Amino acid sequence: MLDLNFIRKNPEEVKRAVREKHERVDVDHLLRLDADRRELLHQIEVLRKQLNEGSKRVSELKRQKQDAATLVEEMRVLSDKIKGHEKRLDPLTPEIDDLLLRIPNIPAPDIPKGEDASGNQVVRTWGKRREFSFKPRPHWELGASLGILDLERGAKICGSGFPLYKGIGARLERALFNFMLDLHTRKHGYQEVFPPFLVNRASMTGTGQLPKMEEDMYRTSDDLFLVPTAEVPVTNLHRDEILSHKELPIYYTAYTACFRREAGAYGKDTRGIIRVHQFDKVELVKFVRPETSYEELEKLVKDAEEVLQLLGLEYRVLKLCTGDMSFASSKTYDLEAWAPGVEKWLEVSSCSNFEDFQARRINIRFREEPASGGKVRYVHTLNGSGIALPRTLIAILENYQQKDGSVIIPEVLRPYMGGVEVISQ
RNA sequence: GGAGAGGUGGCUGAGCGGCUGAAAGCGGUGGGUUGCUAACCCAUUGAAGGAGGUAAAUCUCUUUCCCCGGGUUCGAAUCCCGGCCUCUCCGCCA
Repeated sequence: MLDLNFIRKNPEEVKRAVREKHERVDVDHLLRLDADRRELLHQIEVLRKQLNEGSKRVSELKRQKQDAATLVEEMRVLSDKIKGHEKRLDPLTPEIDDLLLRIPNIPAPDIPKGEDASGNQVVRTWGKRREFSFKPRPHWELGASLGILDLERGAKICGSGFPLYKGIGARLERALFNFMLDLHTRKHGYQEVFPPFLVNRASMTGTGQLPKMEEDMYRTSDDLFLVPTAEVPVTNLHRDEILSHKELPIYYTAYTACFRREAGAYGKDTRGIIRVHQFDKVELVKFVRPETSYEELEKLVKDAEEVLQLLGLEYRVLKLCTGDMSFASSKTYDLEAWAPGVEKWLEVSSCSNFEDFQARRINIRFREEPASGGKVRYVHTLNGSGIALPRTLIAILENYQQKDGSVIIPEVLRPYMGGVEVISQ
């Protein structure tokens, strides 16, 4: 969330962000409630001061064995008065908090204006388009004929959108996330964590999935949520903590399965495994000093890009425009891999700097060096996919397919595949 | 799931309903001492909000916070109720 103080001072900027991100929050209403609340709070504080002083005098009188009955009676009246004020204050705070939670983060200055995905900017591309002497087939055909992807049986045991990988396909899935975790931990300096796949409501609110996206989440009868991304458990690792400046920056990487209902997304990319309800993903999460967060974002993107480079997959990097960015982000890059079978760019990673938007919700701060005053400040949080599997798997199958329907395994994955070089029937 | 114990500052850990935002120790920071290191000595060291003040900061005043939420009381870390979490034992179990 944004700093209420910032909203007071920059209401127009906040309203613009609300518009640009297609949100609906009444900022003026929020400011009115806030003014009311502060006025009431002030009155209560004045009264409470009187009460505290009075109570102290009662205590003194009693110690001197003097009669305090009149004063006690006075204090009782005062106490009731405070309670009356508090009754009026009570409903205000939750309402303000709720509004605050619904105000999106403000896009960074260099973010292109735009209504939707068409306004995104291509920042760079990597790799070259493969030439095929035949018409490349889509992954669902390859997967079925190779016996590595069984969507029918996945649907039987759970429902559509829950893919079943079999045999060498299952191994390929496992090889992919192991390869990615190794790369990020060994080469890029991330610490591996393996978090719970279920999280509570506070965690979901902390990273910004709630209250806005509740319909898209799977929820259990215990009011727990299946993680839509490892970002949620991993970012919440340090909730309500004050970190030492010595600990920063902190880099984590985590594999989790991810669960998304994608309510309202029906009819889009329904074939194959482009859009599914359960998928695997390796996530990168950073906690950094505010001054370094944009630099750290560039590094994070590079770390994700390297996965695609090592896999030999053609991709492009997009800078998202205001209308296509997520609620909590101030700057986002997407990575899209080319899939020749479906003839589409597929989003395999989304890397964002949230500045202190999440840190404020989750209350993650750090203490400055004594030389800088030892002040407590919010950290900046970042995360990005490093990277998401099903679409990467699609890109591999479709890019590395051969005329006879077999698929060559990218070299970097072979050590994870027991040396298998090609998947064939 | 059953029985018991407990949740206090960065950590360990005291705390009679008022003199406790909190003893003591550790840690951190500043300084001193010392061939170096270690040790020792002194001082200092929680957070959030509001009002005032300032060019800005230092600063002053004030409210709140001892897991969370209610309640009793003039007054709650301390008493009562509910919840959450942790630990120990028993049961069950991959």
